[in-house]
Amino acid sequence: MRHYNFTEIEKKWQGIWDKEGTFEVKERPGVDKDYILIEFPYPSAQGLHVGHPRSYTALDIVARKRRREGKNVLFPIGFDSFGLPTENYAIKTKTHPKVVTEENIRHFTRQLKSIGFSFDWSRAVTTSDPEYYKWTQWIFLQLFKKGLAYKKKMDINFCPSCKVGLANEEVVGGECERCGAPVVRREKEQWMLGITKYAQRLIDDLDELDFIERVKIQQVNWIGRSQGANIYFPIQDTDEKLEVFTTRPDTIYGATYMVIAPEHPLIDRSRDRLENYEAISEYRHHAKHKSDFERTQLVKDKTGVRLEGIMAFNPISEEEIPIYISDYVMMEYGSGAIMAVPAHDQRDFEFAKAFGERILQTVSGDPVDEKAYTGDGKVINSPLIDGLSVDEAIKKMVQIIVERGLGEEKIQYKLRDWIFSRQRYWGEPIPVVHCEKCGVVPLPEEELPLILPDVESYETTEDGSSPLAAITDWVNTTCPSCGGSAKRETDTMPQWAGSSWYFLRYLDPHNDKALASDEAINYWMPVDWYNGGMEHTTLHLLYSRFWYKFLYDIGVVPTPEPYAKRTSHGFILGENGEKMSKSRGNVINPDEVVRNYGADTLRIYEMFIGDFEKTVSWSMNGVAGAKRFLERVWNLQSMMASESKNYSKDLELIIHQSIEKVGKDYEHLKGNTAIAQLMSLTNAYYQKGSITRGELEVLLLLLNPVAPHMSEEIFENLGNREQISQTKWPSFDREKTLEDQVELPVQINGKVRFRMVFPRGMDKSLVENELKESSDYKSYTEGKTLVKIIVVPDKLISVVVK
RNA sequence: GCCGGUGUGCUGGAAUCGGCAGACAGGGCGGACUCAAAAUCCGUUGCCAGCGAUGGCGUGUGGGUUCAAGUCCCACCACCGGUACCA
Repeated sequence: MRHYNFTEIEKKWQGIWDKEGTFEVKERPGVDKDYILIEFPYPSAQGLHVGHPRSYTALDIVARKRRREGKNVLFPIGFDSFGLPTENYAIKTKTHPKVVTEENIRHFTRQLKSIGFSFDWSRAVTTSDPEYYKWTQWIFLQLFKKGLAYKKKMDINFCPSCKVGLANEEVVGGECERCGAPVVRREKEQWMLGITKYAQRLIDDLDELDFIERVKIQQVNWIGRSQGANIYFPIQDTDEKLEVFTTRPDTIYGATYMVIAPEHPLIDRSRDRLENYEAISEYRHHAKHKSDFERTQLVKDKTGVRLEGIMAFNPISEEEIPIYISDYVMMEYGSGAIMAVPAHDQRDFEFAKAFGERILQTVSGDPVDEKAYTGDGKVINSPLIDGLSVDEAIKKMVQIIVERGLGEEKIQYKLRDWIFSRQRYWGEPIPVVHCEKCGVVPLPEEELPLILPDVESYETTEDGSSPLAAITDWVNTTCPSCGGSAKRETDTMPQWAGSSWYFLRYLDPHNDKALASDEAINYWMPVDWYNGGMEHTTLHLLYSRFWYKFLYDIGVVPTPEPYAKRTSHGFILGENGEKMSKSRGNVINPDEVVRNYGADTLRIYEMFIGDFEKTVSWSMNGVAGAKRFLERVWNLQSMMASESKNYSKDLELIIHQSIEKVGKDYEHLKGNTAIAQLMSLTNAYYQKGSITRGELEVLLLLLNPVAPHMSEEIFENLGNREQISQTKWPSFDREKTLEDQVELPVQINGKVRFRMVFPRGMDKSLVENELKESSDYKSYTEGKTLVKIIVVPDKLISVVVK
């Protein structure tokens, strides 16, 4: 027998799978489909991280197993290739992002293929390919037509030194990540997508889905639904009203002042009447230059300015109350104004203390001298609702407010609309033009894709616009509507755009008539199982559910939800327990592991490393252990002493148990315990010293999804014509997974004192009788009073004595 | 702060429903093979006491429920992730 030459074996089988198209699939009406999806990688210049193969292997195992169970399995791969890191890398190395991307994809493809995943490579998609982004642009146009894509003026992070708009993650401690200059907020017209219109459905439809609980919880909390009321507070001596949202209308008598966000439009509207406009503008100016970071550092120190010269009117207590601006009130949430109830809201309390405002308790409970009282109690100091509980008072007050025309019931979400434009080059151009006469005009669908033009430089222009703005002959165009002169939109889409629908393109990747054919969509959707990182829970996962629901509404897809099931994997850290990074010098390159130990070893180790959902540290010793296991399996070939297809009596139990456990564990992404079981089975074979062909083959059949190259090779060495990938997944006999005799521990007063052997399934009373006869029992209970005996069938016996 | 999660030998980690804690690995120690080493194979390995049989202790801490708790309940501590004054 030759030694285990993994390099040769792996190259051979990868060649066979490639040549034979082993894992390529078509729709097969009438055959059960299974769509298994992993998050496609971002092809970074660093290449594959050892974290990628962890989740890819786990789902590859499921795919390989389910194919052998007769399912028509789609397990695709692609590349999420637009995005900021590539653009920045391109700027640094002065290479076109397209070239960088192509190189990276080649690199990733080679790496992924070297690990032997059973992807259907014929369906690979690349989001930066015009054939692909044609349909990303098409979806945008549909959103635009339905009013879900709109323009809005808003503040962005801007680096005055680099003259570039920055993503939140590029702002570190209030400074620009690249040059260290302080970041400012700058107003910019941005494209927005109306995801908030879908907020309620995005919560409600989670009920039906098989998502791991913490994903559901995080999405629900992120969307952040709260129920309350909008109430209008008149401004004295004007027709103006200040709208506030509150979840606690019961406390309205305690609303002793109001606060509006620094950006609130009331300020400009009331300019003439404000006696301290200068102080107010200064505060506004200051707030504008504060980064998000600074705002969050000053949680305790409430700042603000009172609007001198105008007063609001509390429509229920009928008192005149002052108005302040303060940056603890956010323009993006609710109406950008609050009624402040210092007695029952901690932030309002802190502000009232700082500005000497009146604190009126309206719910009985702890006194409100030191802090706000937020608990339950009876309503006090509130003539219309005194004596009610908080819940009753909320209902009653809402009723009063509605009856008197002072406001309405309101449901408010934390979720904000999706800021969809980027002043960047490496993204999908937004397919609209700006016409002086017609306004914003969408491109006709026949003109898609709107190709991203080449530019000289990828740097943002002077005023912070996208590099596209500098290409005047591209920007200047004609209006599709009136034929007059018009300018193209120069913003591009965010990286999230392409990844919001890629799973649909896999179904029919070369279709130029539609994003995918109806036949393909109807056959394959929804995705049966989607695995990805927890970090994508509130952005990518939510965004793609939103797009899919939209496509459902316009009749493109047949189901309201894209993913039937969602699971999530943990990170892999370096050997020292820290995040892998070049600067820490703890990066493990999967290529080296494949070269030195083989792909099968890498796959085994990635699965054996620990609980799939948890964060784990890499260990080179662990890799060596995985290799040792595979060597032991390889060497079993010389231990095969019989051509019999049968299992010997003494191995029957562990073999049937292994078939049961390994299959179940693979399905639950518990590769670690599945492999532990296969190790135990291998150890049992070594104990025995010689095995039959049937025994060796069943191990290979079970091992195949994790170590496909080696298992196929040995299977072929045994003279089999067919490949394991064409065999049926083995079945087990339930009766044979159970032992005939069971050893029961006997606890006396909670401590295991001795053990007794009984036939499996023996009647409780017979067990009890036999127990009482035993000498061990007698010696432990002598001179004591028996209280009770508990027999848990085939598990244990518990005796209580006094 | 809030939300979510985690805490088990020297290390990574096992332990369907509340039923023998430590499976399976790594590392250590001992042995076989070898001139020797590596590799391989076999044995051993939670901690404390004891030559031993054995006994005691033991799943972050403190309490509780139970015949029985890593698992359930209450209070707390530490760490990790998400989020940022959400009215």
